[in-house]
Amino acid sequence: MPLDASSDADASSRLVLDLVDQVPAGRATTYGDLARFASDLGPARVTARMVGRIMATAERDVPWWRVVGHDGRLPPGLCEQALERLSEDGCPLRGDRVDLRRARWSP
DNA sequence: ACCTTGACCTTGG
DNA sequence: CCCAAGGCCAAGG
Repeated sequence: MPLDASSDADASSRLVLDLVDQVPAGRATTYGDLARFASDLGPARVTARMVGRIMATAERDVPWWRVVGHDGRLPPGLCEQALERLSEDGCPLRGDRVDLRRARWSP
């Protein structure tokens, strides 16, 4: 059967969401890190922007608040929610951002 | 098919 | 750390 690019994109999306599921409470990872890992492990190249879009349009529930910007910044519009969840997790914070030097986690 | 948008990143100042 | 510029790439208009 012919090569189907959409199934690759689909597989990559599932992979990204699976990786997010693996982030432990109290830790956090970045869009860029997930993109690199998903690119290495999966069938297609994944960029940081795609990781964000995949979670924004995700059907199933994932701990999205444990994925932050490269400098620990939280997603605009959801920072209140994220901050609350992160506090419950006991994630190290510095002001309104995650302290990645202590919290950074990779698969 | 072109243009704009977006839960982004790196580099340079 | 902040800002600006350039790069990235799928989706929607």
